[in-house]
Amino acid sequence: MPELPEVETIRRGLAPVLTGRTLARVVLNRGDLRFPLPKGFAHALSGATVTRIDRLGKYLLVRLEGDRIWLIHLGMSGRIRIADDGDDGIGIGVHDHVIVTIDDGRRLIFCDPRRFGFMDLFAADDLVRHPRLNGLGPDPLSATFSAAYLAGRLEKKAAAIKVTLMDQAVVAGMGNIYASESLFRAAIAPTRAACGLAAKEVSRLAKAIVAVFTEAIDAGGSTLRDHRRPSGELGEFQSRFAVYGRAGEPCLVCGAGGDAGRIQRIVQAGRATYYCPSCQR
DNA sequence: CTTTGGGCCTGGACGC
DNA sequence: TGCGTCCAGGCCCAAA
Repeated sequence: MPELPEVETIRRGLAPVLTGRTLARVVLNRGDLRFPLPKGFAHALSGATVTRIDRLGKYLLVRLEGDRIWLIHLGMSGRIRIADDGDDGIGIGVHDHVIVTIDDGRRLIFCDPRRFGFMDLFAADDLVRHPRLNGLGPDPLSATFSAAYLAGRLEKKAAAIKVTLMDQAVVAGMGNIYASESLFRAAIAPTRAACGLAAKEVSRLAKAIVAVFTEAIDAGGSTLRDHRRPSGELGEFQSRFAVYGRAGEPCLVCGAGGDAGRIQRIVQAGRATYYCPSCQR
């Protein structure tokens, strides 16, 4: 479900709730999400104190005292909510797979109907070797991401730029929505070969990615289906999509009238892509 | 090596 | 209302 901006929104919501607190009790309502939880997961997590929460692409890294990391990926439908002490009005649903009671009485509830999400718990030293993380490209909101970096990665890729952008080894955190939005912002057609972009276009694209992600985070992420912040608040960015989900509608930039300025939906690598054939070349 | 397509799951929207 | 079909924000893995 969530792409980088939604995961970052969740990180920001979670950090003040968890930092410095101890995870008093961990209850698993099933032993597997997408993958089996590591052996002894609940026991090892209980009693741990949270020192910091980081994010890498779409991954949450909950850092624990004793140099361990609780890794969380939300998959497509994962949600985290915080229930206040004594607040059982929300109840525990059938898809609330992991429930962590915090030492202040609140509870962190991980809900994931489709179970594409997963968790892990490992020593911080193993971070760089972790099979899910060691192939990740730079996070676009970190200093390691730049136009020069992107140019270096794209020049070897014959695949379409939109498909390439979604490769987590190229841009960690990019997903289907923001790939379309970034390309629109950069005025580049999603079907272009990645290696065929001019330096100027790559530079525009790198800027567009950072800008779109930054604006989406400022808006609290996008609320499609059921993404929401841990507090329950909804994100707003979906109302600012320029192309995603707008097939047939007039382009916000050029679509004052006529067919040229209508948003098109195509399928690339099995995923929907939205773009303006007139603005994006 | 790279690239593509199917699979994993469930729920919601839509058409009849 | 009920049923079937299609679609969905991600990722892995097998096959070509």
